[in-house]
Formats: sequence, C-alpha cells, structure tokens
Amino acid sequence: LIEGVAVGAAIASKLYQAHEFARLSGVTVRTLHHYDRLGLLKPSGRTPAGYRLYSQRDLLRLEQIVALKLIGFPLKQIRELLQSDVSQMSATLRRQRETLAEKRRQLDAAMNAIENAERVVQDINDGSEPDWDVFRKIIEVIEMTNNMEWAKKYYTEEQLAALRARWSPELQAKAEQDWAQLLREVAEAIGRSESPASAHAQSLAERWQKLIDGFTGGDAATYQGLKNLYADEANWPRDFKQPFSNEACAFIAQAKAAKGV
Amino acid sequence: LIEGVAVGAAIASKLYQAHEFARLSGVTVRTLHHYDRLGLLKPSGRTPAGYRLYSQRDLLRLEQIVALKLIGFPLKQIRELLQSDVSQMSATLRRQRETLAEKRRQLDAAMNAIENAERVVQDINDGSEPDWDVFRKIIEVIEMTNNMEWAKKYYTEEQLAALRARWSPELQAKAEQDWAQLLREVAEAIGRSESPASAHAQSLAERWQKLIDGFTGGDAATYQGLKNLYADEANWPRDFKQPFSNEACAFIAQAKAAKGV
DNA sequence: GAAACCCTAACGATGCGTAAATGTGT
DNA sequence: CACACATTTACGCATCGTTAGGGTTT
Repeated sequence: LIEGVAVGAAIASKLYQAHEFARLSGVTVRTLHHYDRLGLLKPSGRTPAGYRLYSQRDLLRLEQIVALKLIGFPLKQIRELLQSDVSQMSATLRRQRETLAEKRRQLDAAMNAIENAERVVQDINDGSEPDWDVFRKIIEVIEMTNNMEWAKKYYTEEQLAALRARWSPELQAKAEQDWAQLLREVAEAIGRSESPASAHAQSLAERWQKLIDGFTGGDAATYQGLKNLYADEANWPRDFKQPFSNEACAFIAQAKAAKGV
Repeated sequence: LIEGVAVGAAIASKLYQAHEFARLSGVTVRTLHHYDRLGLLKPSGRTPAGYRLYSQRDLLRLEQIVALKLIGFPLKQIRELLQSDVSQMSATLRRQRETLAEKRRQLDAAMNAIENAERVVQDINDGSEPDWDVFRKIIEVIEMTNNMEWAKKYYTEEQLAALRARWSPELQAKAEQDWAQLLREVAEAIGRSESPASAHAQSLAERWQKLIDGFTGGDAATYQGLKNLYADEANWPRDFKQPFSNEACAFIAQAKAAKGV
C-alpha cells in the first residue's frame, strides 16, 4: 500500500534516487546531501524509508546551481540569487566579474614574484653561493616584487612599462648597495654637523639625485609619481619601511636648497 | 630576581612582546598565535607569566613565512620548505608557478563565462522577454562556455582563435535549433526504416555535414579536432552529453558511405 | 545471506577573525 | 581601582571528502 503511493508519485514524473541523480547531474551524492542541508536543493520527495527522491525540476535547479558555482558564486549567495529578481542579474554579474578580476590580479602578482625569484635562483646557482644567501635573496625578491605591486598605483601604465624594461633585479641589488653606502656617508656628515651648503654635502646631494634618476630614468613624470608615493604615507603598507631616515632626507633637501645660494 | 633573568635575556638581543612584534612585522597578534600553534614560528622565549617574547631571528623567520605565503604556499608546506634543502627550491618554485597558472586559467574561464552571460542579458533586456527565459539563457551560456573551455584541448591555438572570431552565442543558438530539427527528422527517418542510400537520407546527411562545416568553418584540421573530441569519450566530463544519439550518428555515417555507391 | 544503496553524524582541511573568560603589570 | 595587554579555548566561515555506524532493497 505504502509502496503504491511512491509508485503513484513516480508516474507523475520520473523520480531518481540519489546516485542516479548524482550521475545525471555530474555532482556527488555527498554534494546533494550538502545542498539539501543548506536548503539549497531539497529533494522533491522521500521514500518511506527516508531515501531522497529527485525530480526533473530538481535537475533544472541543480544545473542552475552548478552553473552559478562555475562562475565563482559562493553557495550562500547562489541561494539568494535563485530567489531574487532577474533584473538585478546584470549588476550582480558585473560585480562578480570584478571580484574575479581582483583575484586574478593577485594571482598575477604572485606569479610575477615567483618568476623573479626563479631568475635569482638561476643566476646564483652558477656562482655556487651558500644556501642561506640564496634563500635570503629569494625572499628579498619576493618582498620587493610585492612592494612594486603596491607601488604600481602611483605610476601610469607607460611609466610602469618603461620601468619594467629598465629595472632588473641586478640593478635593484646595485641600487640597494649604492643607497646603503650613500646613506652611511650622509649619516656621518650629519654626525659631523657638516653644513648642507658645503661642497661635500653638495656632492652627496648630487649622488642622491643620480640614484633617483637611475630609478626614474630621468623622467620627470615618474619622479613625480615617486614623490607622490612618499607623500602618501597614510596608505603605505605596514611592512613598507622608508629606506632613508627623515634626518637624511632633510639634510639632502637643505643641501639642494643651498645649491642655489 | 626572576625579572633580572628576563632583562638579562633582553640584553643579549632585544626581545619584543607580541603586539610590538606584530606591528613590526605587519601581521596580527592572532596570526602569531596561529603560527605558534602550528609550530611554524615559536617565540624565542616566554616571560615568567607566559607572555610570548620574540627576537630578531624570529623576525627573519616570520618575513620568510610571509614572503612564501605571498606566492601562494599553504602554511603546512611553508613549514616543510623552511627546513628543506634550498637546492630543491628551483623545482618547488616552478611547480608552484604552474599551480597558480592553473588557478588563473580557471579564473579566466569563469570570467569568460560571465562576459558571455552579460552579453546575453544585454541582448535580451531589449526584447523584454520573460524573466525565467532570461535566466535560463544565462545558465545555458555559462554551461556552454564551460564546455568550450573543456573542449579547448582538442584544438590548436589558431583554430581556437578562428573559432572565437566566428562563433557567437547567436550562432550557437541557431545551430542548436538546427541540430534539434535535423535530429528529429533523422529519428523519424530511422523510425520509418528509410534506407541510408535513399535520396532523403542523402539530403539529411548533407545538412548534417553543413552544420558541422558551420562550426569548423570548413577547416579540415578543425574538423579533425572535433572528431578527436568525440572519439575521446573516456575523457568527456560527466556533464557532457553527446548531442546526437548513436543511432542517428550511425545512420548518417551509412548515408555518407552509401553516397559513393 | 550478500551486494549495493540509503541515511545521519561528525571530523578534516585552510587561515585566521572574533569573542569569552581570565591573568599580569613594559 | 582601572587600563592595556597578555594568555588559552573555541566557534565561525566554505565546501564538500571521508569514514563510521546502522538501516533498506529500483
């Protein structure tokens, strides 16, 4: 008698057991359980023993779910989308595309960093340097690449293209050394209370400018971008450390100002 | 006395409390706890009260962790990497780059599907069709785009470029209708036990070939790719359903064979 | 009786955010 | 006394995979 009811229902529209339905739709039975518990896709019926029974309409809904999942929507949002107004789909799709685009940018940045690190490994393996040094440089390159990603917003596309063409990890390494040396000398000059107007201070200021030009390629617009970057301290990432002290910067600024005198 | 010990340790190398260390390194205190529990970064010491104390060396290690996380390594793997041989870094980096590349491909596929869906929404909004129809088409387009992603591996880059240039969602819709109509007629012909050599069967076979040519653009190499795709049944995704029945396919094949007779 | 399904319940993995409850003292 | 910071413990999130234990029978 009870079976008769189930058969009667089955006549109305073929009902599938979990595994059939799963094969039909390309998902696993576990996934069906999951969606059931989330209230995302409740089976149309149950057998007296509690077995889930899915209908054709369930299949349609599941296909919608799978399609929306394909384009990256989380299940929670899919549940809302499936009962929301279609007129909002346009905006929703656009937002989702932007979300994915952002993820893609991050992936690209990471891949960029890896490529740079791989280049360092290549270069160094020939020199057979100590392990810890190789590793340290890898980390450095990754951090640097990341910093550059962040700094990108201060430059235009053309400026970035020019930078990429000119600025290699080797140049970066050389520049870091030069900056370290120069900053040491500036600190000494400040320690000796040298006048910013002195000939020595002027030569330091000149070297300072040369290092900057080495980075900007002498391009005024790029230089402006760099200045904007340093001025926008409020938006620096927490792990960005100004490479020079404020005193050193002030000293050089005074030296440059004194030049005209 | 006990404090004296802590101070003594602090003299050896400045030690930081959790929140100082967190600010210094750009992570949260919670993250430090997490890494501690994972055994990824144990603080160098503890105060008598159990407060974590971090040293400069800890900072170095944390920077390494952060850098490796930046390029997408999971924490578990980072722990292994930090105690593994540097000589394997090259291969590890390459694998990681490939992993990220795969993720990027999936993102691209999803964005592609969204873009196609957006175009459908645009086109349909003008016709002011019923909501359910709009939504159904969106889902269809997403599924189709996904199928195309999967099918890509059967074609060369040039073939795909040509396909993209020629094959629009509109053409796809038209083609689906045409195929449905043709398949109906073929099924009827089979039902009537028509001879594959009959004139009617020949015309059906001709239309069949025309539809295929419409997709391949008449290019023989693309046609071969398509045949490879259908031959590689073992690798079809679970949700790919052959658009035609085996009987229909056999009937057309016989009709083509009979043509020469 | 056995094969082949079904069910629910619950842990695992990923990387912390966010309390809660409680102790310390930079 | 109170403020700021510390500690441990544990739930939450997202999406199922994977047993485990125990019924049902397309």
